[in-house]
Amino acid sequence: MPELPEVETFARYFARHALRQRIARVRVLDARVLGEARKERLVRELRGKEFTQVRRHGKNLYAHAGSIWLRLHFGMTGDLAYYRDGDDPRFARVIFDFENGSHLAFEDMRLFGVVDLARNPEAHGLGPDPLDPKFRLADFRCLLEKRRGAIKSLLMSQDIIAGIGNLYADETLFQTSIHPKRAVSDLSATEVRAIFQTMRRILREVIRRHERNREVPANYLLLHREEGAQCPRCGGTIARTVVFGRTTYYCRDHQA
DNA sequence: TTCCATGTTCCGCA
DNA sequence: TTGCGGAACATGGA
Repeated sequence: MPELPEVETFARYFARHALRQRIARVRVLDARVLGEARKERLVRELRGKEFTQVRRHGKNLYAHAGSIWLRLHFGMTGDLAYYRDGDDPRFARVIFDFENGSHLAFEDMRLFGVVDLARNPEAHGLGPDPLDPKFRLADFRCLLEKRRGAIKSLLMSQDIIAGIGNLYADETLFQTSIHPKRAVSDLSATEVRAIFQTMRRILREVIRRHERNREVPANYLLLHREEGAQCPRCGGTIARTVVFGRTTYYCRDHQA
């Protein structure tokens, strides 16, 4: 689930449910998800405080409480659950109990996620967020300029651009008819613009769909990630390969 | 039983 | 210096 659009959806969910309630207790059920901040510090910094503000940068969610920011990274299988009654979720790793009796659980089956504290929400070491209004085509061109290697690798490099993962990198290249292994240096100015615009359109569209609880459009590659499947755009054949260490799907017939 | 999985990091090699 | 392949991490589902 968690690439940029999913984390944005988590951020809105967090903001909708968990702001301005006093944190009565912080329960760390599995300390393996903790980052730098140990359990004692996490509890000390957050107990008795309220979350007042939520932000997102790339795949990181930040929630302000007291004088610190809680940072959540959802790894491969992270999720949030806000609930009032009933049992804690099966894969809950950290749970915030609020004074009004409700709970917010950070769930993560595979434990690749991170719960940590940060002085500020300026994610260090990360590139710009593609949906940041200050991030323009000229900035994107600048990022590509001194780079070599495959375009898909670049899109997935969080230190270059933060938020695109395996699925949305594939989707962006699928919709711009560009082969994932094409060298960055080989792309035309028109193709670079197409990638920039298409990537942002896809991210916004998926966020919008998540909000309305709807599936992504049927002609997205996302729903056809299977070797030998029929391409929903040109009727060609979906192929599978590996780029940047990740399983990559693309249309053998219309991506060049 | 075997393979695969939306992420990140670290190591070795070119 | 840059980039890439591979492995590791942990666990469940097909």
